[in-house]
Amino acid sequence: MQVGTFELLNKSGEARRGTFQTAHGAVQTPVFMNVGTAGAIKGAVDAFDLQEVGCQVELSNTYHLHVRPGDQVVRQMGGLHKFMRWEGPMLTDSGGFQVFSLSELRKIKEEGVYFHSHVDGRKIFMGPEESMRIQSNLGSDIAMAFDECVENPATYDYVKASVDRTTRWLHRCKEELARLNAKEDTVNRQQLLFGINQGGTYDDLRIQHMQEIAEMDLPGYAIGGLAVGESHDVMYHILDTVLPHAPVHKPRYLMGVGTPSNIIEAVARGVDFFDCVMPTRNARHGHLFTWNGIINIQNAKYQTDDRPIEEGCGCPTCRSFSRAYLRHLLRAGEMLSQRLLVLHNLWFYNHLMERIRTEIEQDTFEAFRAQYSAVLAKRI
RNA sequence: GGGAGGUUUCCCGAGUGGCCAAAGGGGACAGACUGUAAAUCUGUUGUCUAUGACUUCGAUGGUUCGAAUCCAUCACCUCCCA
Repeated sequence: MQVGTFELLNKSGEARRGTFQTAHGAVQTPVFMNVGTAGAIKGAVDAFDLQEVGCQVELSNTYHLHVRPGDQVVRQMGGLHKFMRWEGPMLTDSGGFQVFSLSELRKIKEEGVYFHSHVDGRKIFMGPEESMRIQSNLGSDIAMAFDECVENPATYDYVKASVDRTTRWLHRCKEELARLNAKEDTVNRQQLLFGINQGGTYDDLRIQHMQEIAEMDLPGYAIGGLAVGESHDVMYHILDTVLPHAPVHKPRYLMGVGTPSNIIEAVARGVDFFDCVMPTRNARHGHLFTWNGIINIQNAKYQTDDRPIEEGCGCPTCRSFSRAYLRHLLRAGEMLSQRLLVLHNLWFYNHLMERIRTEIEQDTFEAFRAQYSAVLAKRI
């Protein structure tokens, strides 16, 4: 199947089961992409571990890898796949989120964004062309458009001006990537570009923007600027509003989301791709996902609990280690705790997605959603 | 035997007359975290019949309107000289 093709296999309500083809293999959707921002999953987890916990797509970041070690270095080392030894599909985020998260350290202009490096303070310019060149040097399978992720709430006028600029930037991204993919010495000449829908919490801006970018016939479309300050209800409302205007035969990626419950709710609305730092970051902080809800392994009640994090879980951690031991490791500040806890959470997320795919195939997704959406968000 | 310094709330440690239930760490107990500036950040941490009261700064006694802080005696610890 041709790279960039999205095949819709089944539907269960609005939930979609599909396959997306990349230069490094097919992705079964809905999918959760495992976040390894700087070319490594935080918590001492490597690419081989990712395979073991069921990861399909690895996600890294343009800004971080540009700052360190430098995208030219990665290119010289044969691209990010080879560099980090991940052979599967890979997506790179464009640096657009850093326009939001490093708001203290940047200035936005029409040509692009001026950052002060969070590492050494030096000035960095990144515009659509720079972002595409960096992502091309990294050689990921999916490059994200360079956008401005606007925080919520923001004024209508600000969001409108920002979205218009993001659209102009998207045209520049598309042109630049086409130029780069045409070059013979490009690391991954089949790199695909996903556009990103913005518009804050304003229905008309969201719809108008989605319609504009849908016309560009890109291989995939992301919804950005959500889970950045608004309530879940508002986020779901935006999905309900925007997704009917997204192309049916292209994958939809909800950027940076979210909790297991958020994912189930978004799948129910027709989202295919997800990513989030939550399973990794929260694992490092002792916050673990199970099919019965969320546990905090630091709690005193686990001091002598000989059970695994979750009975019956097949992850490398649950196969061998008790809650009591994991609690001890975390509280003692042992690095091993991070690794073991992250492996569990990533396994959970990846297997949650596998379960979702099965439920859609069997057209039982609604019952699954009814049973688990709330349970998974519960703290136990 | 002589001299000097010390003993503070779970631990370390600040505090030398009222603004002290007592800084700051640590530990403990909880919480937050959504395209990762996050092995980070936040709250609580003497007791209670709880916008107040009571007990607590080695022990006992004293000075003072008022003492963790000043005085006396005792106990224990550390260092120096014999």
